[in-house]
This record gives sequence, C-alpha cells and structure tokens, in this order.
Amino acid sequence: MLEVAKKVALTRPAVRTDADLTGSTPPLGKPTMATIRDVARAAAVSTATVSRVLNGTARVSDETRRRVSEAAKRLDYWPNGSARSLIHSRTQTLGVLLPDIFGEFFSEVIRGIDKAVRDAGLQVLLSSSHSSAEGLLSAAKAMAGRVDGFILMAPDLEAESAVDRIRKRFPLVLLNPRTQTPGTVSVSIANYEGAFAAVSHLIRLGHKRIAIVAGPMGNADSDERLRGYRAALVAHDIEPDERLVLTGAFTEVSGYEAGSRILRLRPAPTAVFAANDGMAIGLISRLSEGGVRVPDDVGVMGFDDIPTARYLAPPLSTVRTDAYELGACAVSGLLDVLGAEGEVLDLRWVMPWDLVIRRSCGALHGPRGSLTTTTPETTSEPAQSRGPILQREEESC
Amino acid sequence: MLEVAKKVALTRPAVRTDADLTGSTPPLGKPTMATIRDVARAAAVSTATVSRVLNGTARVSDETRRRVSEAAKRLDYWPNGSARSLIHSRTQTLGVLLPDIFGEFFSEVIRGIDKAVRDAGLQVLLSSSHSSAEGLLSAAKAMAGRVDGFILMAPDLEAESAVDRIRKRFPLVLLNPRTQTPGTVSVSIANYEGAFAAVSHLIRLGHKRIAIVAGPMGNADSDERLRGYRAALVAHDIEPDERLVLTGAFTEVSGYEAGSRILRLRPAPTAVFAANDGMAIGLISRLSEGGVRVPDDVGVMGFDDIPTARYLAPPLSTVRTDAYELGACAVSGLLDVLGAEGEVLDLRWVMPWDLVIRRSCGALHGPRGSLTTTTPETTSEPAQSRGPILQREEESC
DNA sequence: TTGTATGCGTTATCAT
DNA sequence: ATGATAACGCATACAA
Repeated sequence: MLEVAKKVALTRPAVRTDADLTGSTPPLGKPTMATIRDVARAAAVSTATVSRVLNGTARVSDETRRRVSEAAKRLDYWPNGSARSLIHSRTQTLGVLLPDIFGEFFSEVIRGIDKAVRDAGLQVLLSSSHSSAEGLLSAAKAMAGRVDGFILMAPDLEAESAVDRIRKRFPLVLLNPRTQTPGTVSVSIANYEGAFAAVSHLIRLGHKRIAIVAGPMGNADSDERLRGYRAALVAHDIEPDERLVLTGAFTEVSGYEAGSRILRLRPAPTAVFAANDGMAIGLISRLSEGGVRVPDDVGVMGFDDIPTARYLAPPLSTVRTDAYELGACAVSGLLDVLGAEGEVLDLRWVMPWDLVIRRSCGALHGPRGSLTTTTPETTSEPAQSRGPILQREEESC
Repeated sequence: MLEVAKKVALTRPAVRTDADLTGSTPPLGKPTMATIRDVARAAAVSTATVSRVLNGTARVSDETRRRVSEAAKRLDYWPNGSARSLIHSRTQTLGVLLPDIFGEFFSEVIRGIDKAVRDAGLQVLLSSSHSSAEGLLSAAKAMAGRVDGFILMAPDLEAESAVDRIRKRFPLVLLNPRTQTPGTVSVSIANYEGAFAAVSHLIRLGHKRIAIVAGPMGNADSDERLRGYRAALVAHDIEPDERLVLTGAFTEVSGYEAGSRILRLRPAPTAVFAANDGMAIGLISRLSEGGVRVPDDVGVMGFDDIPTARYLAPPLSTVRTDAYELGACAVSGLLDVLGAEGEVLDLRWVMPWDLVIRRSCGALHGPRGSLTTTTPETTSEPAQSRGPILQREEESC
C-alpha cells in the first residue's frame, strides 16, 4: 500500500517562490489585455465603429466590418464587463443571498438558479451563510452596482431587518419569506401544508404519539413545519405534547443526536416527523443502532425528498418539494420584476408539493384501507399525491 | 386533508399587472440611488473629499469628515462596485466555473469556496454545468472584466481546449486537472491513490472478483479512479475483467441502474467499487431489492465520504475526500496567484484523504488479521487510515 | 486640508 | 457609414 503515497508534505504554507520565466510557458499574470481602443487602432477605425461591429448596433460597411472583426480576433479582444455595466446601468447579474447552504436541498436550489440564469444569458453573484442582519447587509452592499437585483433567502428571524433595507434599494425576490410584505415577489415552499399532510398521514396510519425533530427555533421554515405538525395533531383531536418536540439543525448529525433523545422518551413515540430529510437520515441511523426498527417499531417521515431519499433503507417517506424548480422560479420572478419597469409587482408563488409514501413510515396498522407504496422504479407518480398545487396570490398596489 | 390547499392556480404565466402606487409602500424599481456626487453636493465638498472620507485614504478635517459621513448616511450612499472595479482594475471577485453541480460533493465544494472567499472579503461569480469548450469559454468571456481570476474545474475531455485559452488571460487555479501543465496552480483529489487503496482493501478482505461502477468515460475523475482500480487488481495479481467495468453518471439513479446490470453478472462479483458515494447509494438500494445483501453477499465501497455516507444502512465504506477543504484550498491558491504579481507559480496540491472503513464492505473473510469498524460516534478517526497525505510539488519556472 | 482634472473601458449622441 | 466626444461612478495625481 505504500505505493499510493509518492510525495508527502505537511500542511499548506503560503509559499511564494521567485521565478525566472522560462521561454516555454507564456508569462502569466497581467499581460494587460487588449481594449476596444487597441482593436480600433489595429483596424484603423474609431472605437465607436468597433463597438458597432461587435454589438451589431448599427450598419457598418462590409469592408470595415471585416477589418474590425479580424483585428478583434487577432488581438483576442474580450470586452470589459464592468465598463459595460457602468454605461448601461445594467449588470446582467443576479445577486443570490442564502443562509448556510448545507446539504442536497440547497445544492438543488443553486442548481436551479444557475440553470435558469444561464438560460437567460445572465450571471450569478453568490454569497451564503448569512444569518445576521449585518452580514446580509454588508454582503448586499458589496454587491451594489454589480447586480441588477437579488434573490434572497433569510429564514433566520434576526436577519429580517436587513431584508427591508435591501428591498428598498433593489428589485428583489424572496425565498420562503417569513412575512407577507405587500409589493413583493416571493416563491415559497408549502412548509405548513406539507408538514400538515405528512403528520396527518402518520395519524391516518394509526399513530397517536408522534414526535417531531424540528429545525432550529427562529428559523422560518422550521417554524412553519412545526406549526403544521401541531395543527395536524389538533385537527385530529390529538393533544400536542411538548416533550415530543425536539430541536435539530437540519443536518444529519443533528438528526442522529435527536435520535438519541428519542430513544430515551417514555412512553416512546410510535412515529417521528423529521423537518427535513437530512435529519431523518441521521435519525433513522440512530434508531437502528438503538435496536429500534424503522418502520416496524417506529415510523419516520421526512421533508424535501432529496435525491437520496428513495434509495435509503428503508426508502424514506417524505414531502416532495422541488428545490431545483424553487430556484428556477425565483429567477423567473426576478426577471419579471426587472422587466416591470418600476411597476410594483405583488406576486406570491407557492411551489407544488407532494406527499411521497415510501416504506419508512410503515403501512397501515390503524383502522383504514390499504396503501400503495412506491419503489424507485415506479416512484415518478407518488401513491399519495396532494398536488401539484400551485398557489399564487396576485395583487397590484 | 382538503384544508391544506387554499388557492389553486395552474401554471406560471408571466403576468404583469399595472399598478398604482399606494402611498403605503415605497415606490420600488429604480429610485436612482445616490452617487458620490450627490453626497459631495449634500456635504458641500468635492467628490474627492467624499472618497477620502469613505475610504480613509487621506487625512480630512474632523469637521468635513463629520459632514461627509452624515450626508452619506442620510442619503444611504452605497458605492458602485462596477465603477470601483473599473478604476482599480481589481474586481474583488473570483470566477468559479464548474461542471454539472449535482449532489453533495459539489455542494460541499461550493460551500468551501464561499466560506474562504467571504473570509478574504471577496465575492464569487458562479457558473456551472459546463462540459463543452464553447460553453466554458463563453461563460469566461461573459465574466471578463468582472473577475480577477478563475477557479476552474473541467473534468470533461472536450472542455480541455477552453482551459488553455482561459489560462492565457487569467490567473487560474485548476480543480482536478486532467493534465499537469507547467506554470499552473492546481488542487486535486487523490483519485488514483484513493481508488487504489479502496480496491486494495477489498482484495485484502479476500475478494477476487471485484466490479467497478465508474463515472462517465472521458471524465477525468472517473478515468483516474478506474485506473486506480485496475492498478490495484494488477498489483495483487488479479486479472482485470472488462465485463466487471460498468459505467455510470455519478448520480444515484445511475448507480441504481448499474445495480441491475450487476445482478445479471455471471459469475457474480463478490464486491463492487463505486466511483462515488451517490452511485454507491443507488447501487446498494438496487442490490437489496434484488435480494442481494450488503455486505453479506457483496461488499461495496464508495468514494467521497459525503455527509450522508456514515448514516446509510449499512454505513458506507468509502474514500474520504474533504470537498469543503478542496474548495477552500482552491481559493487560497488563487489568492496566492493573485498576490504573486505576475510571477509564475507552479503549485500542485493534492488533498489529504483517508480510507474510511464502515460496514458496507464487510469484514474479513480472507486470510488476514482482524479489522476495526467505525460507527458514527467514533468515526472521526477512521480505522484504516492512509493519510493524511498532502502531496505538493512546487517548482518555479 | 481640500479642490480640479483626468482616466478606467465602454457605449450613445451627436456631428460629418 | 464613420468619427469625435461625452458620459457612467469612482479614485487619484497634482495644484492650491
């Protein structure tokens, strides 16, 4: 096995060695790239003409067009984006401000944003891990003049004030906003409804003692899912028990730790609703270690339907929310706002969602009828579907 | 359950309603934000003085400083980033060009980049899903003048030519480069070594018939891992069998499909090395469905050690590569290049890695000694560790 | 200590 | 059809 390690060094000191330029490699660094003026000079025309040719913004004679194109290619001219932004007051860039991007959910959101943005010929300036108002604000400030608007997700209560200040300066789309501000475009996950449906399903299966592994308190998504959990219990005449409400951090390890606490609960719950799939994964792992079988001894439901969910053992029942589409819709919404020329748009999109019943929540041991379950091959049409539901409130003010 | 859906709409038409401005909400859109000239006017000083105050770049009398600061705050002045970039020829922004960012590995890479960039007071311009040379090049072109350099990952063979062109124009750090170009800084995963170690471990457990679920052909990471797989077999006097080499796409579903093919293999392999954890997850799921137990009937090893890996059933044995650190190191490397003032840096970092032995590869049923396994609680120190190995070649040319 | 003037790299508005 | 020139918003060299 020693052959695998050829050269071993220690840590990562920032070593900067002086270097003679060997003729072989082109001198890197800043060879000061050609500007539009260089092209103009080379083609013996004015910069205005170069601009016209390259942007196709006005008629140019075939001869000069040829000369300019040739010169631009020969000098390998690439226009300077900052200069263009300055002139046009348009950056062709969307700022994306997110909380801590951990796990597959955010990975998918970013993928969706990236895809939609590229399709629109735009760019993404990304900054994440914002939970405090100051952090959010300084990030936005650093992006001023470099973005045309923002896609903003700020689930943490403490960041709320920053959202308002950003809203006043920039076109904006909110992701899962905590409050419903008039004159704002937002795209949301059906947190409350999804949680309500998930817990209702567990109840329908016969469970009466249902625990929840919530996210961090003060997090908007977590709060809404917790609210849905409680509402479902109440709607089915089950008295909520605060001892069954555990707190996690939306990470696998926090679900694992919550599992330890659940194992000590007496009387033990017969089902657990985890506020996201990551925590469900950690939870199931811990329960199994504790000798508690899922779903035989305890049923588990997650939230998100991350790509991994259907491949777990047991496959995870969960609330499907299309994170990729969420990101794409946010872009689409921001484009609408940018196209609205100062008009105030008041749109609220809620993403479609589904209850995806796999094996982790178990089959019926209550009173009611039978239930189909899905395998990876057949799961494109979830057995238990609430959707697609696309809620949109739309007002102009 | 009907209560969960309150208002139902259909699809997402781009509706743009005219809107009268109600007095309550501030008129959004473009209220043309204050510029440095506005602040100068309000404070009755020159723009130069405003700049000096706000940047602390020269001494200013207390009285004017106060006036300027007050005016800036009152007008809520935010400097224009594009204008600053233009003047300084420094954008304070790093361009990040990635292939399709699917799954937890890339999620972690981006997190690492984002964190390091923010710590350095910079920004990230992100663009992904690049596999073709043209796509890569046009993305880079669109970023010209808006970034100081690039972090570039282009595992696909066809994108190679674009890398060279970008290298000539911009400071650059390569992620997992296919070839070792002189005068270039790169940060890499020990693809070959990790695969070699993983397969060697399977062999040591007594396996002789070992399949691989590789990534797409032509992908640099996949090719290297495949090479490591073959080398390990050869090194242990096992004749590679091409029928045991399957191709996937680094996704869960492709691992699932590969599982179907593996179930049909005769004679059946006793172990499978999946070129990443995502495929291992799909693979295990499919094998279980086929009545093949992991690890009892077949051992499985993955690659990456994504956060989920240790929580699977069975917990996944895999090659740990710190994707988060990979991203952070790339930023650090690019910062070095940017600080090197035109000097040519030739650095090649290889990230430390570990073999993480959990349960999916099974315990010894070969000739040799015993093996410790790790549980989630105790896994911070992997039982079977090859590292940390940090390989760094460093030359100046 | 402060102001004036110039330029960063573009594009748009005038001329011609 | 093409060229000179004035912005865009900011920071700096140079004067005062």
